[in-house]
Amino acid sequence: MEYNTAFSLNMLEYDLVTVDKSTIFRTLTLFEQQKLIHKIEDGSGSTKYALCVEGCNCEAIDQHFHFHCTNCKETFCLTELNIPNIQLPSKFEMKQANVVLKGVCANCNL
Amino acid sequence: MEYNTAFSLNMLEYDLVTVDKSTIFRTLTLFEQQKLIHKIEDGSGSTKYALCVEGCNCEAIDQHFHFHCTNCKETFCLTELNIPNIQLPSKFEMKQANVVLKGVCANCNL
DNA sequence: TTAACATTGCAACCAGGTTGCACAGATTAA
DNA sequence: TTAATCTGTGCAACCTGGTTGCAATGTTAA
Ligand SMILES: [Mn+2]
Ligand SMILES: [Mn+2]
Ligand SMILES: [Zn+2]
Ligand SMILES: [Zn+2]
Repeated sequence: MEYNTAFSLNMLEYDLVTVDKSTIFRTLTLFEQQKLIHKIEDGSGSTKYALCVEGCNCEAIDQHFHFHCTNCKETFCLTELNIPNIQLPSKFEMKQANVVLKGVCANCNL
Repeated sequence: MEYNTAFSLNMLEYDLVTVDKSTIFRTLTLFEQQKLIHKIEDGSGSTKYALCVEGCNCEAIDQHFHFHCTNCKETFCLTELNIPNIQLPSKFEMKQANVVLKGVCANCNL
Protein backbone atom coordinates (compact mmCIF):
# COMPACT_ATOMS: atom_id res chain seq x y z
CA MET A 1 0.00 0.00 0.00
CA GLU A 2 0.95 3.60 -0.39
CA TYR A 3 -0.02 6.78 1.37
CA ASN A 4 -0.71 10.12 -0.21
CA THR A 5 -0.85 11.77 3.16
CA ALA A 6 0.99 11.43 6.42
CA PHE A 7 0.63 8.14 8.28
CA SER A 8 0.70 7.09 11.91
CA LEU A 9 2.07 4.10 13.75
CA ASN A 10 -1.45 2.80 14.16
CA MET A 11 -2.27 3.16 10.49
CA LEU A 12 0.80 1.16 9.60
CA GLU A 13 -0.05 -1.44 12.21
CA TYR A 14 -3.49 -1.76 10.70
CA ASP A 15 -2.21 -2.09 7.15
CA LEU A 16 0.84 -4.25 7.84
CA VAL A 17 -1.25 -6.90 9.55
CA THR A 18 1.54 -9.41 9.97
CA VAL A 19 4.10 -7.05 11.47
CA ASP A 20 4.26 -6.23 15.14
CA LYS A 21 3.74 -2.71 16.40
CA SER A 22 7.10 -2.62 18.14
CA THR A 23 8.86 -3.59 14.95
CA ILE A 24 7.10 -0.86 13.02
CA PHE A 25 7.92 1.58 15.76
CA ARG A 26 11.60 0.68 15.71
CA THR A 27 11.66 0.92 11.95
CA LEU A 28 10.05 4.34 12.00
CA THR A 29 12.57 5.50 14.58
CA LEU A 30 15.39 4.24 12.42
CA PHE A 31 14.00 5.84 9.27
CA GLU A 32 13.62 9.09 11.09
CA GLN A 33 17.22 9.03 12.26
CA GLN A 34 18.30 8.37 8.68
CA LYS A 35 16.19 11.34 7.60
CA LEU A 36 14.11 9.18 5.31
CA ILE A 37 10.92 10.30 7.01
CA HIS A 38 9.98 13.19 9.25
CA LYS A 39 7.61 13.49 12.15
CA ILE A 40 4.59 15.76 12.20
CA GLU A 41 2.82 16.66 15.40
CA ASP A 42 -0.58 17.59 14.08
CA GLY A 43 -2.32 17.60 17.43
CA SER A 44 -4.55 14.69 16.47
CA GLY A 45 -3.25 12.62 19.35
CA SER A 46 -0.96 10.43 17.35
CA THR A 47 2.32 11.33 15.74
CA LYS A 48 2.27 11.33 11.97
CA TYR A 49 5.12 10.56 9.61
CA ALA A 50 5.74 11.46 6.02
CA LEU A 51 8.36 10.50 3.49
CA CYS A 52 11.06 13.03 2.99
CA VAL A 53 11.09 14.19 -0.57
CA GLU A 54 13.93 15.37 -2.75
CA GLY A 55 15.06 18.60 -1.15
CA CYS A 56 12.98 18.01 1.94
CA ASN A 57 15.95 19.34 3.81
CA CYS A 58 14.70 18.15 7.17
CA GLU A 59 18.12 18.18 8.73
CA ALA A 60 18.69 21.76 7.66
CA ILE A 61 16.80 24.71 8.99
CA ASP A 62 14.15 25.11 6.34
CA GLN A 63 11.00 23.10 6.34
CA HIS A 64 7.56 23.18 4.84
CA PHE A 65 4.08 23.82 6.13
CA HIS A 66 1.65 21.04 6.89
CA PHE A 67 -2.09 20.99 6.76
CA HIS A 68 -4.32 18.93 9.00
CA CYS A 69 -7.92 18.56 7.92
CA THR A 70 -10.15 18.62 10.97
CA ASN A 71 -12.87 16.93 8.96
CA CYS A 72 -11.22 13.89 7.37
CA LYS A 73 -8.23 13.93 9.77
CA GLU A 74 -5.74 13.64 6.94
CA THR A 75 -2.45 15.48 7.25
CA PHE A 76 -0.79 16.88 4.13
CA CYS A 77 2.78 17.96 3.53
CA LEU A 78 2.64 21.28 1.70
CA THR A 79 6.07 20.71 0.28
CA GLU A 80 5.79 23.81 -1.88
CA LEU A 81 5.25 26.06 1.10
CA ASN A 82 8.48 26.59 2.94
CA ILE A 83 8.41 28.48 6.17
CA PRO A 84 9.46 32.05 5.53
CA ASN A 85 12.44 33.70 7.09
CA ILE A 86 11.36 34.70 10.55
CA GLN A 87 12.85 37.46 12.65
CA LEU A 88 13.20 35.64 15.94
CA PRO A 89 13.83 37.45 19.20
CA SER A 90 17.48 38.08 19.95
CA LYS A 91 19.58 35.00 20.72
CA PHE A 92 16.85 32.57 19.71
CA GLU A 93 18.28 30.04 17.33
CA MET A 94 15.96 27.93 15.25
CA LYS A 95 16.94 24.40 14.31
CA GLN A 96 13.71 22.71 13.23
CA ALA A 97 10.03 23.41 12.97
CA ASN A 98 6.65 21.79 13.35
CA VAL A 99 4.25 23.93 11.42
CA VAL A 100 0.71 22.69 11.10
CA LEU A 101 -2.17 24.67 9.70
CA LYS A 102 -5.61 23.31 10.40
CA GLY A 103 -8.90 23.56 8.63
CA VAL A 104 -10.76 21.85 5.82
CA CYS A 105 -8.96 20.23 2.93
CA ALA A 106 -9.88 20.35 -0.75
CA ASN A 107 -11.47 16.90 -0.69
CA CYS A 108 -13.75 17.86 2.16
CA ASN A 109 -14.51 21.36 0.91
CA LEU A 110 -17.76 20.86 -1.04
CA MET B 1 2.63 31.05 41.07
CA GLU B 2 2.91 32.43 37.59
CA TYR B 3 4.38 31.17 34.36
CA ASN B 4 6.37 33.14 31.86
CA THR B 5 6.20 30.30 29.40
CA ALA B 6 3.61 27.75 28.37
CA PHE B 7 2.56 25.23 30.99
CA SER B 8 1.36 21.65 30.94
CA LEU B 9 -1.20 19.72 32.94
CA ASN B 10 1.59 18.02 34.82
CA MET B 11 3.29 21.28 35.68
CA LEU B 12 0.05 22.61 37.11
CA GLU B 13 -0.53 19.39 38.99
CA TYR B 14 2.92 19.70 40.50
CA ASP B 15 2.44 23.31 41.51
CA LEU B 16 -1.17 23.13 42.63
CA VAL B 17 -0.44 20.39 45.12
CA THR B 18 -3.86 20.31 46.70
CA VAL B 19 -5.88 20.16 43.50
CA ASP B 20 -6.59 16.95 41.68
CA LYS B 21 -5.38 16.35 38.15
CA SER B 22 -8.88 15.75 36.85
CA THR B 23 -10.06 19.05 38.22
CA ILE B 24 -7.17 20.88 36.63
CA PHE B 25 -7.84 19.07 33.39
CA ARG B 26 -11.49 20.03 33.41
CA THR B 27 -10.63 23.60 34.22
CA LEU B 28 -8.13 23.77 31.39
CA THR B 29 -10.72 22.36 29.02
CA LEU B 30 -13.19 24.96 30.17
CA PHE B 31 -10.72 27.82 29.87
CA GLU B 32 -9.83 26.68 26.41
CA GLN B 33 -13.46 26.65 25.33
CA GLN B 34 -13.84 30.16 26.71
CA LYS B 35 -10.74 31.17 24.72
CA LEU B 36 -8.91 32.23 27.84
CA ILE B 37 -6.03 29.93 27.05
CA HIS B 38 -4.84 28.15 23.92
CA LYS B 39 -3.22 24.80 23.36
CA ILE B 40 0.22 24.34 21.90
CA GLU B 41 1.40 21.02 20.56
CA ASP B 42 5.14 21.42 20.85
CA GLY B 43 5.99 17.82 20.27
CA SER B 44 7.42 17.41 23.76
CA GLY B 45 4.93 14.69 24.59
CA SER B 46 2.61 16.79 26.68
CA THR B 47 0.21 19.45 25.56
CA LYS B 48 1.13 22.94 26.64
CA TYR B 49 -1.19 25.82 27.36
CA ALA B 50 -0.68 29.55 27.40
CA LEU B 51 -2.80 32.47 28.41
CA CYS B 52 -4.44 34.27 25.58
CA VAL B 53 -3.33 37.85 25.50
CA GLU B 54 -5.16 40.95 24.37
CA GLY B 55 -5.65 40.47 20.66
CA CYS B 56 -4.57 36.84 20.81
CA ASN B 57 -7.39 36.25 18.38
CA CYS B 58 -7.29 32.50 18.81
CA GLU B 59 -10.84 32.05 17.60
CA ALA B 60 -10.08 33.95 14.42
CA ILE B 61 -7.78 32.77 11.71
CA ASP B 62 -4.60 34.57 12.67
CA GLN B 63 -2.25 33.22 15.26
CA HIS B 64 1.32 33.62 16.40
CA PHE B 65 4.45 31.53 16.22
CA HIS B 66 5.72 29.52 19.14
CA PHE B 67 9.21 28.52 20.07
CA HIS B 68 10.15 25.34 21.86
CA CYS B 69 13.64 25.20 23.32
CA THR B 70 15.02 21.71 22.90
CA ASN B 71 17.50 22.42 25.66
CA CYS B 72 15.45 23.74 28.57
CA LYS B 73 12.15 22.40 27.18
CA GLU B 74 10.39 25.72 27.70
CA THR B 75 7.81 26.81 25.16
CA PHE B 76 7.38 30.48 24.37
CA CYS B 77 4.55 32.34 22.71
CA LEU B 78 6.05 34.69 20.17
CA THR B 79 3.03 36.92 20.32
CA GLU B 80 4.68 39.49 18.10
CA LEU B 81 5.16 37.03 15.28
CA ASN B 82 1.89 36.39 13.53
CA ILE B 83 1.78 33.74 10.90
CA PRO B 84 1.98 35.37 7.50
CA ASN B 85 -0.68 35.12 4.85
CA ILE B 86 -0.13 31.80 3.20
CA GLN B 87 -1.18 30.87 -0.30
CA LEU B 88 -2.76 27.51 0.39
CA PRO B 89 -3.55 25.03 -2.38
CA SER B 90 -6.92 25.54 -4.01
CA LYS B 91 -9.97 24.78 -1.85
CA PHE B 92 -7.92 24.41 1.32
CA GLU B 93 -9.45 26.52 4.02
CA MET B 94 -7.47 27.34 7.12
CA LYS B 95 -9.19 27.77 10.45
CA GLN B 96 -6.46 27.48 13.05
CA ALA B 97 -2.77 26.80 13.32
CA ASN B 98 -0.19 25.13 15.49
CA VAL B 99 3.10 26.66 14.58
CA VAL B 100 6.10 25.67 16.62
CA LEU B 101 9.68 26.53 15.81
CA LYS B 102 12.32 24.56 17.67
CA GLY B 103 15.85 25.29 18.67
CA VAL B 104 17.71 27.00 21.47
CA CYS B 105 16.24 29.89 23.39
CA ALA B 106 17.96 33.08 24.53
CA ASN B 107 18.40 31.82 28.09
CA CYS B 108 20.15 28.70 26.90
CA ASN B 109 22.17 30.36 24.16
CA LEU B 110 25.48 31.10 25.91
C1' DT C 1 -35.16 23.52 55.18
C1' DT C 2 -35.09 21.02 51.41
C1' DA C 3 -34.48 19.94 46.65
C1' DA C 4 -31.71 20.81 42.55
C1' DC C 5 -27.51 21.82 40.75
C1' DA C 6 -22.35 22.42 40.43
C1' DT C 7 -17.65 21.27 41.85
C1' DT C 8 -14.27 18.14 43.30
C1' DG C 9 -11.49 13.94 44.33
C1' DC C 10 -10.67 9.37 43.67
C1' DA C 11 -9.89 5.52 41.18
C1' DA C 12 -10.16 3.34 37.20
C1' DC C 13 -9.59 3.45 32.51
C1' DC C 14 -7.72 4.25 27.67
C1' DA C 15 -4.45 4.99 23.92
C1' DG C 16 -0.17 5.90 22.04
C1' DG C 17 4.17 5.04 22.63
C1' DT C 18 8.21 2.36 24.44
C1' DT C 19 11.11 -1.40 26.40
C1' DG C 20 13.04 -6.02 28.19
C1' DC C 21 13.57 -10.33 26.90
C1' DA C 22 13.68 -14.53 24.64
C1' DC C 23 13.81 -16.81 20.29
C1' DA C 24 14.93 -17.73 15.42
C1' DG C 25 17.44 -16.70 11.30
C1' DA C 26 21.37 -14.86 9.30
C1' DT C 27 26.26 -13.95 9.60
C1' DT C 28 30.89 -14.63 10.73
C1' DA C 29 35.13 -16.84 12.60
C1' DA C 30 37.52 -21.00 13.50
C1' DT D 1 31.34 -27.56 8.48
C1' DT D 2 30.50 -26.26 12.90
C1' DA D 3 30.28 -23.21 16.66
C1' DA D 4 29.93 -18.53 18.29
C1' DT D 5 27.87 -14.23 17.45
C1' DC D 6 25.05 -10.80 15.83
C1' DT D 7 20.46 -9.07 14.16
C1' DG D 8 15.60 -8.74 13.55
C1' DT D 9 11.29 -9.78 15.33
C1' DG D 10 7.24 -10.80 18.32
C1' DC D 11 5.25 -10.82 22.61
C1' DA D 12 3.97 -9.02 26.71
C1' DA D 13 4.49 -5.86 29.91
C1' DC D 14 5.07 -1.26 31.02
C1' DC D 15 4.80 4.01 31.18
C1' DT D 16 2.73 8.38 30.71
C1' DG D 17 -0.54 11.76 29.48
C1' DG D 18 -5.00 12.29 29.07
C1' DT D 19 -9.96 11.23 30.18
C1' DT D 20 -14.22 9.53 32.51
C1' DG D 21 -17.83 7.52 35.91
C1' DC D 22 -19.25 8.01 40.17
C1' DA D 23 -19.92 9.16 44.74
C1' DA D 24 -19.24 12.85 48.20
C1' DT D 25 -19.35 17.43 49.23
C1' DG D 26 -20.55 22.21 48.68
C1' DT D 27 -23.70 25.90 46.72
C1' DT D 28 -27.81 28.03 45.34
C1' DA D 29 -32.65 28.89 45.03
C1' DA D 30 -37.50 27.91 46.14
MN1 LIG E 1 6.09 17.20 5.79
MN1 LIG F 1 0.74 31.04 22.05
ZN1 LIG G 1 -10.31 16.60 4.65
ZN1 LIG H 1 16.06 27.11 26.61
